[in-house]
Amino acid sequence: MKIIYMGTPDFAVNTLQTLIDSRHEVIAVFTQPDKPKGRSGQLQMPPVKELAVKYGIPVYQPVKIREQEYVELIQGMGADVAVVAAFGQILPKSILDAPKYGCINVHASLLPKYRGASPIQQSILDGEKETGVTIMKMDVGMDTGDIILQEAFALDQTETGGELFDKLSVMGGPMVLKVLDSFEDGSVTFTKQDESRATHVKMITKENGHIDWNQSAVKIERMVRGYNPWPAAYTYVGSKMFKIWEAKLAETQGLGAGEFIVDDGSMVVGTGDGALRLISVQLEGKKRMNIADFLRGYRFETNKLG
RNA sequence: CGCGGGGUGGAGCAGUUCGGAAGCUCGUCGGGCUCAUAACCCGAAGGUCGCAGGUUCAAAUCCUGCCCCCGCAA
Repeated sequence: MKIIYMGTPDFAVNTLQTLIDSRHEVIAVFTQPDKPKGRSGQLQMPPVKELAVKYGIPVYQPVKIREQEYVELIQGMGADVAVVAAFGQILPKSILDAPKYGCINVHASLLPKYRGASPIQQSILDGEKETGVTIMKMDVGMDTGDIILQEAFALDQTETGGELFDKLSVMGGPMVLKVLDSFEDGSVTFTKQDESRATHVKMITKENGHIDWNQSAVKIERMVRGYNPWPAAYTYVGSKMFKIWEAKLAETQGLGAGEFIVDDGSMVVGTGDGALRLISVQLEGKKRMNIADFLRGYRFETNKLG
C-alpha cells in the first residue's frame, strides 16, 4: 500500500521504521517544522524527519497542514492510507478523507480513556493498572474515531514515563501492519468509542512538574515516575530548582508538608499525607546523583523544600 | 553571540573575593577493638587543581583563548 506518514517525536519513529521495513511504500512524511533545541539554540530536525531523510523519503513540514496547498498536495498523492502518530496538528476533514482508506492514528492509551496529548504520563499519575496502544480510524474530533485494534498490558507501578513510552512506542508498528492487512482483505472492523467513559488529558508544561507538598506521598511518587524524563518532578532548595528523579514511600511520621530530615544517609520529606524517601536527585546546575552523594557535599540552609 | 551554575585523589564538596605549604565528608587498602558489624580507633595509598598560553619570586586562586558537563528557555 502507498502510505503517507505523519508524526513528529520519538514515539512516532518506531512505527515509521516498521512501515519502511515492511512490504508497504511510504511515499511521503509530514512532520512539524524544525525547532530550536538544546543550549545552543540550534535548529534541530524532529526525530521522524531524521529517519525519513535517512531513507530518502520526501519530507514536508507545514506550519499549518490545513492550508489549501497542503490539502491539495495530499489529495494528489494517491495514497491508500495515512498513518498518524503524535503528529501535533489537527487534520481537517478534507485531509482525513483524501486517502483511499482514510487516516489511522496510533494512540498511546486504551481509548476512550486518555484522549489528548499526554496519555502516557497521565496513566502513571493516575496509578492505572493497565495501559496500551489503540489504532483508530481518525475523524474530526480529538482522538474520537472508531477503534480498529487495541492491545493492552499491565503496569507494574514502578515504571517511569520514559520506560512506559519505550514499551508503547514499539507496539504501534506491528499493530499498524495488522490493520493494513485487515484493510486489504476486508476483515477490518470498526468499534465506536464509549463516550461515557472518555477522559481527556492536556499537553504537559514544565510547571506541571512543580511538586505541591500538600498532596499525598502516593501522588507525588507517581509524579516523580510519570514526569521522568520530562518535565521531571521538581521542588526548590532555597532559590534553586531541585529535581527528584527517584523516590519511594516512607513510614516516617510527623513531618509537615515539605519539611525534611536527613536520616540514614538519605532525605525523608513530609507531604500532605505520608512521607517520601528521596533516592536520586539533581540540583540546578548539577548532574543527577544519588541522595547519599548529594548529602555528602551539600550544606543546607533550610529544613524545608518548596 | 539567548540567560545562568560548574570542572579540585575513586564519589560529593570547601578553598578562588584579597595569589604564599592540597583541605572536608565518604570510599579503597593495611592494622586494632568486638561474639559481630555498614559502628568505633590507628595508619596508608591515591591529585597534570578541565586543556593551552600569559603575568609573577610564587597561580587551584589574576589575565587570554579553547574543551567538556549541567539548569532555564520548547
